[in-house]
Amino acid sequence: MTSRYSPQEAEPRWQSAWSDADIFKAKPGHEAGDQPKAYILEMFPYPSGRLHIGHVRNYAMGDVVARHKRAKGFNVLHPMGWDAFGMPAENAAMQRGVHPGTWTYENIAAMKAQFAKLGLSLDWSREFATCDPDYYAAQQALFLKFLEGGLVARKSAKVNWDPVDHTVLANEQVVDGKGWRSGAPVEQRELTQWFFKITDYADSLLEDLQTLERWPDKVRTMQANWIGRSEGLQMKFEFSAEAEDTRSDGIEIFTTRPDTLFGASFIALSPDHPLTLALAETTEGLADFRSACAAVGTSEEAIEKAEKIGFDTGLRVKHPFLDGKTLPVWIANFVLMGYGTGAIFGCPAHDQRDLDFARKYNLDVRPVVLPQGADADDFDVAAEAYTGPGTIFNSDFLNGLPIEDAKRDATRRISDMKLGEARINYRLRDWGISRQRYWGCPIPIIHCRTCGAVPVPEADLPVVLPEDVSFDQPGNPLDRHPTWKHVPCPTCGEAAVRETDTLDTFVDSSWYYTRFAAASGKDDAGYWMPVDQYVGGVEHAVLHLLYARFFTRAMRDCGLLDLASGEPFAGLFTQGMVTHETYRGADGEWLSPADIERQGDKLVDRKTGAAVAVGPIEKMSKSKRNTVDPDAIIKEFGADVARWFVLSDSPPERDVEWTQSGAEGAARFVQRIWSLFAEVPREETKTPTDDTAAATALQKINHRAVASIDETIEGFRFNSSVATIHEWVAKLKKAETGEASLISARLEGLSMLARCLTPFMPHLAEECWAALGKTGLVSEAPWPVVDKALLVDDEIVLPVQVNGKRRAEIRVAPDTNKEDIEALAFSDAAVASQIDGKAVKKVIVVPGRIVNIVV
RNA sequence: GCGGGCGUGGCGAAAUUGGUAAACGCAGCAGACUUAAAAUCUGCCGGCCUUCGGGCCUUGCCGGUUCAAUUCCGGCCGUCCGCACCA
Repeated sequence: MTSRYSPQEAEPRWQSAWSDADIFKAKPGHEAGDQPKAYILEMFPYPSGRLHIGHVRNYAMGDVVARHKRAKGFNVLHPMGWDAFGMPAENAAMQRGVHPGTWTYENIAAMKAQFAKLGLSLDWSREFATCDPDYYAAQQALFLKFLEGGLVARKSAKVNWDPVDHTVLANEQVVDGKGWRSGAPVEQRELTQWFFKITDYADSLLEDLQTLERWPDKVRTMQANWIGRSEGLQMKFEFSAEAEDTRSDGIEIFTTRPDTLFGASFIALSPDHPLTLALAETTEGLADFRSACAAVGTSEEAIEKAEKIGFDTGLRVKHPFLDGKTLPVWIANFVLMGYGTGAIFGCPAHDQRDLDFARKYNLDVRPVVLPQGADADDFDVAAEAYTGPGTIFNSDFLNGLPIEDAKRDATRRISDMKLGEARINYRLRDWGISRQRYWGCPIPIIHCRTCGAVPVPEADLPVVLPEDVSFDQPGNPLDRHPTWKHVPCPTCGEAAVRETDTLDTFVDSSWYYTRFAAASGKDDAGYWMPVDQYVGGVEHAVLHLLYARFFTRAMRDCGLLDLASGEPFAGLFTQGMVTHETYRGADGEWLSPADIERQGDKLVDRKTGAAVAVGPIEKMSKSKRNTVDPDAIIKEFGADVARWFVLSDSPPERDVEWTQSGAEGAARFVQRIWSLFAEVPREETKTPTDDTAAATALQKINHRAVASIDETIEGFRFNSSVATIHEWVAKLKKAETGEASLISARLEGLSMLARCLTPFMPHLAEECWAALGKTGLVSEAPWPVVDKALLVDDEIVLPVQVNGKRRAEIRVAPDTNKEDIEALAFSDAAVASQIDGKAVKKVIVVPGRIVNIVV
């Protein structure tokens, strides 16, 4: 009788064996010789205190790749650390009075214990948390290098201000115009902030997306859209004579449609445009208009519904091409200060927003683009602006030109007139990095009344966060700390104050991977970088992944990183989420899967016995209570089952639904695999009957399975690897009986199977390897070598189609020539009956693939 | 509104060179073993028709290219995601 495999007993045993032998430690570059390197990295977690099943999927995927690479002979770096600064620690401090640092390090300890149970091939010797003073000291040094390199700016900008929590919020922390924590309506405030000049790299960040062949298209597209390059004309409209006394000599606008300049009927300024602000001081009603604009929320819905409103300044500007023609200058709520110059020219006939505005305020609508086939005398624009292709008309020297040519000519004319020039505009903004928070990296700057913003001298780094802070009132504890911020100016020695803002936590995660790489020696970052395979959630498609690409460029250009391409991640994989059914009890409250029991074909509440309504399958969330706890899964089934299941059912980039029955199925499969190994034949029992055709067939099965698993792992198709292993196991199971049990072929198969299982179910694989009597750890064993000769068939099955429908199969040697294949196909009775004496028009023979007879 | 993805059995899916559609798993059905249950094993498992040989239909819908289309092209429908008054 075969014994059962006990993950609860075996898994901790193998985890200790790995840890005792310290086998997952990466070699420093100088020790690796000509061994190729592979840097495999998953996005490091925020130490919330609990792993969730989504983490398990993320790290299981990275582990498959890392273990596979290691077995393939690579020097693998697969590290782990903690993205440890951030608001939840401060919230915990406010709610429970525990220090953010204490809370964070306790969470790290708890999560690290959970990590240990997953059997991941991690090199923990390089572990750090971004809140370690060592780490943020290096980050402060980086900041100062960037400052020196001209990549940091201090400027005034509009930010989301939470008036209850007294802090700036990132855009993503503003939900429907309200602070996500306080629920208070967010205000737009003008504050002086620190910025990284990411826009300096806009072109390179956009261009080089094309070189990222192992990134998902989706992510590349999202970044391209985010950077938002648009080519156009930046030009000045000069004030007309009667407005000569105005404070500037004209209004700069940006347009992508210089071809429609003859259709211009007004100029519109943003409510926040400098000229608007200046006029507001003297113009009756303008201040009120500005508040009306500001009152419209920033939420999607509010913008969607917001009516276009305008304010006529009474000023007029000259049309650049039409002598004597002037255009009114309006202020319009739909013009954004943050894009272009904060001013536009309105061409109502060919822009819907301009048209809506013009209709409301009775401004001219002059069509200048004629659609193909339309009559110039008849063509007019009513409620809908025409934005399609066509030929320019009503436009003097541009008449008759296609749009693109007209853009070019109009731009050239404006340029000749010294009123402007072609210009590329980006949607990308500089990255505001100041946060009015305690639990972050202090910005190493001292503000002096006479010397201005002075960098903290290198010798005084790090600027360490003070421990004795209180969270009993809102606002930044650093700012109200009694002593911390008061320091002498490093330049003049006068009393000065520290910068009390800390860095956005996205800064911490923008360079951590270079820190893992450099842990084995200063020059090792150049050896390990770029990361060969990065794995994480698609929610970071823009922010984190764009910031990191900026950081490596900036570090390279400051001489801090040897990385010619500037690209941090050569390969990127974005995995799907883990979902689960949702359940509601009779009272409409959400129920956890743990509270549910199956009774017959009904689901009932375990406690009350009441019927349970099954809801849609959704992303696991605390609010819907449809989460499963990795610890509970591991306790019940083992880590191997958890890993196997999250990789098995769906393609890795898609969502996978966690089901109890699926997990049970995986657990069954573990036992089934174990039954293959529990009583293995020994080599010495090998019999002469072993060299049979059946044994060769089994050998082929083995080698093909390995080849397929290799291919699917490399293509990130782990669900297909899983299917292959299922089939392989079924065939090995069959080989246990008959044909003298095919002893040597079976043993070879089992040895190969154990090694192929390792990336997916490493504990079980070790147990199987030991059962085969092998010495050493399977985690250190080389990947099985595929004998290519065994991938070739002696005989292949060719489908025979008649008029594209399969009618028969023929068996031929793979190198059979076309004539013989054709003859064999025609000799088939089923084929003959389909042809039924009709004339054969054409015969297509694709050797090794198919035969198609057209009649 | 703009951009991108996806759509195949009851369900998750496979078919990564344009070449046998539905591999593999889950659920289900039938059977073996058992006093019984669990566990395990075997078989069936897209639809319609069948004289039991097989035949016809089927990858969201409509059309196209091709000897051949889940795969390529065009249009539409549905759905999910990202961005959004971006000039």
